[in-house]
Formats: sequence, structure tokens, C-alpha cells
Amino acid sequence: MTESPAQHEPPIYRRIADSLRSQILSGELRDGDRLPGENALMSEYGIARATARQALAVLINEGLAVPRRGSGVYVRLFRPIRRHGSRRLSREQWGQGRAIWDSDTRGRAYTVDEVHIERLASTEDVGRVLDSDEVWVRRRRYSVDGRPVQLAASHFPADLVEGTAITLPDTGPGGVYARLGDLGYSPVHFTEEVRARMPAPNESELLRLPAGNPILIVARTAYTSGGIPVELNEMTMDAAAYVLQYDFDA
Amino acid sequence: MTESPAQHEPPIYRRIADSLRSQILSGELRDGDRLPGENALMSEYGIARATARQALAVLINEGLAVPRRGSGVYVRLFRPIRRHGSRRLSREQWGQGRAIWDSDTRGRAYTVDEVHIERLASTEDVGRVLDSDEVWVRRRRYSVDGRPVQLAASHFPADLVEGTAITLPDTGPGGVYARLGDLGYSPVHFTEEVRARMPAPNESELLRLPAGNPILIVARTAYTSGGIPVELNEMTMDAAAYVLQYDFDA
DNA sequence: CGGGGCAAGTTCTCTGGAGACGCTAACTCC
DNA sequence: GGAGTTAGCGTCTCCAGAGAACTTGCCCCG
Repeated sequence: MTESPAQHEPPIYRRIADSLRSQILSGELRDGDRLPGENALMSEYGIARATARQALAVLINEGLAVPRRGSGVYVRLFRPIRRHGSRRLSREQWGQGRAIWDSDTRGRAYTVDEVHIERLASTEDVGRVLDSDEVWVRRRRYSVDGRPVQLAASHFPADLVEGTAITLPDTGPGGVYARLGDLGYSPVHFTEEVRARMPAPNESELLRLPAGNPILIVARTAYTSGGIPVELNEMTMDAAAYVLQYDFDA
Repeated sequence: MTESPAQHEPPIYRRIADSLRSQILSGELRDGDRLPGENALMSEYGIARATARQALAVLINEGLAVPRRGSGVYVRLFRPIRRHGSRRLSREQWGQGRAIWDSDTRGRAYTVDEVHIERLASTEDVGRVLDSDEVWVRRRRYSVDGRPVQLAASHFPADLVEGTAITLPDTGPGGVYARLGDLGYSPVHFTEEVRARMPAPNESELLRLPAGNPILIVARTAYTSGGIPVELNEMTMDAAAYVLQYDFDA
């Protein structure tokens, strides 16, 4: 009946993970730095390889580190993208949000990498929401400091926007919502939906994430005041990033 | 120079995980069902225990399964909480969203478990946003089918709402935003921010989640049209759940 | 019939070892 | 000096085994 002196002490791998995490969050290890590898942890703590891997897996799973086969495990810390103060975008400025973000994120480069626009047959989900068999799809990829962090796919009912500037890569001043206003679909009301932690779809390749990496999906539907759906926007982002989603004035 | 016949075939543990996942998503295995355990996978596929564990870890990491020590690994599938059709809430109805959700989620019980209201000194973050040293905090826990899925903490500047119905557990018809309107802070404009996949804070205990379980945080600030911040709302939810976040008419 | 204790079953933690695969940098050769 | 090659390093996958911790159901006893 020897009382175990260390009751419910955290397991070894967790103590190591806690130690590494505190080094990351305290700033001792910075974004991009290389963590001690499996071999280093093995010799430092006198543990087996599997235990060292388990410790690193905790941080990788939390999104604080990224393993690179053949190279090492690296710190991956997103600083929050956050607008300071109380400046907000009017709905009309929504389409220009990028420019304002650029000037307001303290020098961090938040940019659009790629734009694709095409006309497609609706998928079942999109067709049900937009009540249309064909849609124009506008895909964009956003990057922060050169790292892709977000994909956006905007779907418009094809018959509603056919032949308008929405079907062009550059929508002009005021962006998409100004063009929708030109078509008489203004003001626009939004609904929002957050789907967290989807099993990773193929799209994650575009974010340069490994298959199976958890992602976050935010869907937004825009309606006219008459209740006609005019846009279905799906934003797919790395679930480990902190992202300022939007910020507008109604 | 023997050409490997199976180039880049997925590893064993991933093939097993894919098989189990498809059984879950196809409905063959349902929420609460028990998955084949480590021993079952070992004998079925002729693999080592570590490999079987790795396969199950994939599903656990994706949030599709939950291990219960001494018992087994169980399917944990949240059906989407989704309002059908195009019915939306007006801003005035926002405070009554719960009642409307209740009647509109096809019999799923989306309920408020607990409510706590107290007056506190502001934390640094809250104080900066609300520009107030003291705040009234209103905490609520939401459950779906008896499982806690979401925490909400609404912060109000103490000097603005002192003595009003907002400081009571039941805010009455129209909810918090009707009370803010009574105080002359109407209409209200929102900003939204999504912070994904935080390292789990202590709060996760209230969601009955293990420490380190990924959670999702959505923050919303409400401003008057004059730019005065009147509410900071932080929603903490299980990152594995699919949650309809909100749905309102501007 | 209720309660306590036991045993089987299951996950959790950890050890030790091995080959495969990918990245990087040093080296060699032109 | 530049280009191609190679060796070392580090992660990835998988094996075999063992004790600890926990849950559950069953049996026995009162």
C-alpha cells in the first residue's frame, strides 16, 4: 500500500509539450524558429523516440508548430490581424476592405494572390441557397506576409449578374456590392454561418496545408431587402490562424 | 532499380482512418456508436497497436470520435444546426433568437443551461474595447441535445447600463438589444472577429472538454451609430461542432 | 434485493528498434 | 565559379511488448 508520491502527475510527453509551448508563447521561441527535434528531445530528457514525437504532436495539433520532413519542426505563430481603434467600414466600403486593411494592419502585408472567375453549374448546396442552376464563381486567395491563409469563393446566380462587371476580375470602385447596387439589389442583408473544423477538403492544397489539416469555414449569404439571395460567399481558412473576419458599419 | 509498384500509396493508418470516416459520414456508424477498438483493428488488419492507435487518433483529432478510457472510442457527430429556408431575424428579434431557433431546428433541443450575471473590474482587453473600468458580465451556456456546446460572455460598460434590466437574469421581451434601445443606444452596429483554434483555456471545463481540446472563439462588438461601444460579446464553442452562428436582418 | 468487490476489457503511456523518405549542405567534378 | 552528386540528418511509418489507469459488468455476500 505504498502511497504514490506523485499522484496524477502529467505524463512526460505533456510536460515537455507544456515547456515548449510556454517558450513559444513567451516569445523565447519566435515564429519560424526551429524547435528541438526528436533526437534532441530523446537525449535531453532520456526518452524514447515515440515519446518525443508525441510531445511535438501536441504542438503540431494545436497549430503552434509545423513539421517539415527532412528538416525539422518549426514554430508557426500567427500574430492576430486586428484593426485598432473604432474605425469601421460602411457597407459601401465593404468591397474596398482590402485596401483599408492594408493601411491598417501595422505594416503586415495582407494581399490577394490569385483570382479566378468562371461560370459553372450549381452544386446541390449552392443551387438550393441561390435558387439557380448556373452560377458565376469568383475565387480569391489571400495571404499574410506571403503565407496563404484564406480562400474565398463567391457564388452569384448566373441569370442575375450575367454580363455585368461582377463577371470580370476587377469589379471597379466600390467592389461587388456597388455592382449589385447598380443592378438594383441594394441594400444588402447578410446571414452568417460558422462551420468549424471540417475534415479537410481538397482545397486545403491551395493553402499549402497537409491533407487532413483542420480548417475553418465561414459562409455568408447576401439577400436583398426583398429576400432574394444574390451571393453565397464561402471563406475557407487555416483553422490555426487568428483572422479578423470582418468589420463593417450597418 | 526496381520500380516500386505502389508509389506513394497512403500509409496504413490513414487508409484505416479513411475507411472508418466514410462509415461515419455515410451514416453506417451513427452518433454514439462504438468504433472498433485497438485490439479489434489489430486483429482485423494484422497491424501493431501503435498503428491502430494512430488510425483512431486521426478521427479523434478531426473531432469525429471521442475516446473513453476503459470503455472504447465512440462516434461523436454533430448534425449541423441549421435553419432552413430564408427566414431571418430582425435586429430587434436578435435577443429572442433562442426561441426561434428552438422552433426551427427540427426538434433539436437548443437550450440555455446556465446564466450568471455579475459586476466586475474590466480586464485589459475588455477595458480597452469598452473604454470602461467596470463591466457587467452576463454568462450563458448553451446545450444541444443536452450536450454543452457554447459559452457566451457579454460585457457591458457598467456606468452605461447600471440599474437597467440588462443587469437582471431575464431581460424581458426583445432581449438585451431592446433594453439598449430603451437606454437610447439604438440602432446598434456590429463588428465581428473570428479567432480560430485557441489553445484551450480553463473555460473549456464548462464545455466538458478535455484540456487542450481545440476551441473556437467568436467575438462581437456592438456600437451605437454614434460610435459608442455598448457590448463586447465573446462566444466560446467546441471547435468540433458545426454551429449556425447567427442570422439576422439588418 | 441491494451493495461491495473482483475480473475482464479498453485506452493510455512508454520503451526500443528498424527501414523509408525528404531536405540540406558539403563535396566533387567540369 | 557553377552544376551535379552524395552523405548526413531529421521526420515518417511501422513493428513488438509491457505496465498503469480506468470502466463496465458480473458474481458473491449480507
